[in-house]
Amino acid sequence: MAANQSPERQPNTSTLEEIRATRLEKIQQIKDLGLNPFAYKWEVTHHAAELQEKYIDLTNGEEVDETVSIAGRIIARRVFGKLAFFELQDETGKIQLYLDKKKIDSQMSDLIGAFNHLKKLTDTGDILGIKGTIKRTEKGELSIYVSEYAILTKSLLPLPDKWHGLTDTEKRYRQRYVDLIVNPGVRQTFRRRAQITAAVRRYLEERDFLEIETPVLQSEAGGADARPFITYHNTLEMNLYLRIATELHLKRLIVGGFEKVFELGRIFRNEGVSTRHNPEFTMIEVYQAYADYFDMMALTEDLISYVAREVLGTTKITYQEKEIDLTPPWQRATMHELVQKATGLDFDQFKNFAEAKTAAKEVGIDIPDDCQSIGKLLNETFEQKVEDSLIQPTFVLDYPVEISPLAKPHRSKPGLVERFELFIAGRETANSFSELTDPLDQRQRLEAQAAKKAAGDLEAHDIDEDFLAALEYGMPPTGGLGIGIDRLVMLLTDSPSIRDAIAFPLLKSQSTVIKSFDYDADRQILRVEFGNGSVYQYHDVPESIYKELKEAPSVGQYFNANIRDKFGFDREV
RNA sequence: GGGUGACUAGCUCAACGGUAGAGCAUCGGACUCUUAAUCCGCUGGUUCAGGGUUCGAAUCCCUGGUCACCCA
Repeated sequence: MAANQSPERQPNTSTLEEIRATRLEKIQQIKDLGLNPFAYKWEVTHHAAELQEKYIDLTNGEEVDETVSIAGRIIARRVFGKLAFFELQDETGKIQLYLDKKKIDSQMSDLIGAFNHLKKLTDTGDILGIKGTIKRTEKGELSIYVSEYAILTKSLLPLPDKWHGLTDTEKRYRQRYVDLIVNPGVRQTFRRRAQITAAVRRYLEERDFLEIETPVLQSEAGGADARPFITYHNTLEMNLYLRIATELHLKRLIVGGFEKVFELGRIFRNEGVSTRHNPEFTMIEVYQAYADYFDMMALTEDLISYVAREVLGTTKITYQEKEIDLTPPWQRATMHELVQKATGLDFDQFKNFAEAKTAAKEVGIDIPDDCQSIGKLLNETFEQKVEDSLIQPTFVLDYPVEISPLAKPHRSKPGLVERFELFIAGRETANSFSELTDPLDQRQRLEAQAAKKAAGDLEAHDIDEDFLAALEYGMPPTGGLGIGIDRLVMLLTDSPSIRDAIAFPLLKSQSTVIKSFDYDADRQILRVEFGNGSVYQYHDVPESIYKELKEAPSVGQYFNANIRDKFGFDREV
């Protein structure tokens, strides 16, 4: 006869589903005790870091009769029979809880078995409110000698391994909240990012710059060479672009009579993604009337070194194992000089493009098809041979006019404009010009851009007539400056990828499973329902495609290869 | 856009083409000074997806997905 399976046999509790079910059961038990597993409030009097600092001199075994109240997440549990140690993490840091059965049961006499409930009903990840006194344990760990606790929020999902943590980069970016819980350095990065933007604003406000917000939605993108995102306004029935720069609007404000303006905000460029590029990123643009690009150089080095001192307390930093000294003054060199030094080519000597091209090829420059002028070739040579080597902060001066449609012609060097870019750690970090104020010259240059757009250049844009009208009313001589805030944050937080400096970087959505599909043969509409609940209608789909989809061994794969991106569609749900 | 690599339990990682494993976490038990607690015990898998080769595939091949790095 069949004896029962071994009586010790225990149910499966290891899968994510079972862990969650166990915790849901604990939630019910907490409710059955008359407590709320998702509480409303906890009066916090202290934070972990503050207590660690205040009691740094407390000797082992010593207690202090100061009552404190704190709250935070349980990140480690070490439970004994009638004693337990928890580690609690709040925004500032960690502190140990010393949980003594006798003390808790006597102080919380309203809740019978308070200590045992704490032992049985809490998990790492739960958020706890704690009242107690201060005690440094005999082994030397500063602790809160707990007299009262409350489960403020019961966590349903397990935290990553307490020792190895979360290292999977994809998961770190996709579930940044988990990354923040278990990797304290990540919290530090974003705290520092906030300090950096605050310091930038403080610096400019102290010098009477006004931050004025300009539109994100624009009927024509402009102010930079970049592909824009396109969106649609339903009731106005018009396409709109997300801004690719704030330049043209901030200059309108200078025309209007403001002398010092800036905007620190989000810019959107419909371009690829890399360790240095995120499609939405943060840039500050600063405009100062009656100033030129030399004034902007002084402003740039003063601003960035100020921010470094405010945030890091020093201008000598380490980025990815490279020592970088941000102490002004910074090196200044023209693009010509740097290219000549690196390659031996003197671009002033070339009589025509063909000659320059031959010389550039000889030093190993790859020349792309759209590089058809001496100026562009100079820039190409600079990017290929010089850029990466500019580790210490370097102002690169005097760019070719072809690649700088909004900058004023150089006051003494024909063919060049008064423009600089700042390079730090081999990366373009700022860009600035003496702004072009001549409306006639500006019109010519924008017309050339519009012609490129008409010829199919997706990064070029139509003429912003209203901007030209503003210039015709007269803009004072103006220095303009743009600084990539994400790259500055990378530099000052020693982040190797822009994704480490952006809390929620853009990632591809993980492919969704196709739940079902059907086909309307008369209208040639293929209707697809996805696992996430959305429904799309694909137009003009031949019946043969539908039949092949039906018979394909893998529906998802056939869909990706032959339907997605191949047919127009509307979103139904 | 091109190349290289990764993808296995909640987390971190193993597994010659031959029975999918370990540590941590979970679950049960013991324990009043731990801090990667310890000890005893029970569990836990659509090996990214689909197809192919094979007696047999986590492993080999093809297609696709996502991520990382490099290049353009």
